[in-house]
Amino acid sequence: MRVDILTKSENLEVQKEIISKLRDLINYKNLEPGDKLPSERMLSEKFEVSRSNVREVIQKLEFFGILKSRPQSGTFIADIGQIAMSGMMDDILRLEDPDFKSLVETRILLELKTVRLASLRRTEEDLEKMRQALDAYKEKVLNGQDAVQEDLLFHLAIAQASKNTTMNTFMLIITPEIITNFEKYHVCDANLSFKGIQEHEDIYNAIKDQDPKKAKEKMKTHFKILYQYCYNV
Amino acid sequence: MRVDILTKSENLEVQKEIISKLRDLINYKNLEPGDKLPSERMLSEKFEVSRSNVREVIQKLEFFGILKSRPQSGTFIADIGQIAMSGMMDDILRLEDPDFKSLVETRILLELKTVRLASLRRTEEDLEKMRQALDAYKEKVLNGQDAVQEDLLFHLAIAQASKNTTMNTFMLIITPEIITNFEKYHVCDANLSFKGIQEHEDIYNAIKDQDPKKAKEKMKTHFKILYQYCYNV
DNA sequence: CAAACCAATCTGGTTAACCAGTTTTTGATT
DNA sequence: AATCAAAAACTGGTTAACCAGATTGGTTTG
Repeated sequence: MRVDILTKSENLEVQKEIISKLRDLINYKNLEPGDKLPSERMLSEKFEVSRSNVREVIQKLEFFGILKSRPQSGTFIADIGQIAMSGMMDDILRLEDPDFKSLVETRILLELKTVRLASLRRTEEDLEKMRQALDAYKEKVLNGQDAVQEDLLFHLAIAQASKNTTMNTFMLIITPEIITNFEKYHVCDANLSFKGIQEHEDIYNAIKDQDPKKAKEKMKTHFKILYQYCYNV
Repeated sequence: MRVDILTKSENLEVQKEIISKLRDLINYKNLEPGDKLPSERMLSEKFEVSRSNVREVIQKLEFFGILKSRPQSGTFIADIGQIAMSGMMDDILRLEDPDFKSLVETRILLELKTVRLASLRRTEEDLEKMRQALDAYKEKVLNGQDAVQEDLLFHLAIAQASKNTTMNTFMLIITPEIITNFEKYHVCDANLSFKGIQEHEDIYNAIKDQDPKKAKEKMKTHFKILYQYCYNV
């Protein structure tokens, strides 16, 4: 799975402009799945932008699975059909940067699932990794240090144990933004982390015992406090 | 949010190699958040790879929020801390391409949530868009045509109405792969689509009536058949 | 001695040239 | 007219040169 895409603010507007024009072109020419797009050079000339800009957009749409480019051959429309493509392009154009609330909402949803799956599918190796993350977390907290990072690593270990690569990827995508926001708003202060040790232990034990119901329950209580914190921001 | 990242099979190995070396370098030099990485040129020389390769990796890690590059200045370690960064790099190295089962599992999880949120937050404009997608779907099915794309567009409209940009993005990411797999395995045949019309109508009405419980329930029954199909592949 | 200035240097970003396959056209041959 | 080899044109990918802004260290100046 790819993960690219430029984030430069100015560039983003240019990209949207190109995506929009490209969508119109595809509709106008009635290009169908499998059809070849005009070459990058031609598009850059037609849209009056640099070839780099065109390449960025193509790579972005390739990430979203809309286009496929073949070396020394051309860029082709993926097998998802014209309607789906046009609709998806609209959605991509409409996409905004995620807000904190949206991130937390998604994280909670994902984690309540990964913890359940982890308790069903975890291997001994997974357990070992979670144990290490948990110990690192405990040590930091008991020394009165900030432990947001170790906290998240424990949760990432759970995601990995869930054996669902898609959810694992998504957790990785949202984690850094979660961390920065947490540190920014001081979501986790010392005594909260202290409380977190027991909660983490509970989650770990439930996964170890392969008790999905209990695991989910413990994760829920773990998030209850975080949830309140986040919505008080 | 960015979405890049190259997917070329050969390149991917090179990228992993560089990520691994970069992680070792950061650990060895004890680089902390905010610290500046060596320049791209220096890294490409040190790792004996092209500067393009280094740039690709940096962009990838930037997408995951681990690095931040400032024009005419340098690439810096994001404010997520060394431990989190090292751990995340390990996870990224371990990431595999998503399998179909993982995709479906994630899709169901996301949609059971977005449909609930949509029924709570939908505007009249959202309703209109879903209505259009639904009508396009109906028309295709009643003419005996394949309607996988229109199906997915309806679901994307729901994701958009959920007002959760993160989930919306994630739905967009997995949709194309879902479509190709569906068409590949012929998950949706004609009579299944026929049944789908009523299910879609039910979902639409529940969202219109702002009844989250019913909406989720209807989505669940909608997925029940798909679920069986997917696990029979 | 500190502050202000300035030029050399270094940075990521951008552009243009180049490369190695692919595709299409061409034209000689049968 | 059909065939097929060869070459010209075109493709996305890669590399190297270039750019403008940021940084840095030394020098000058008050």
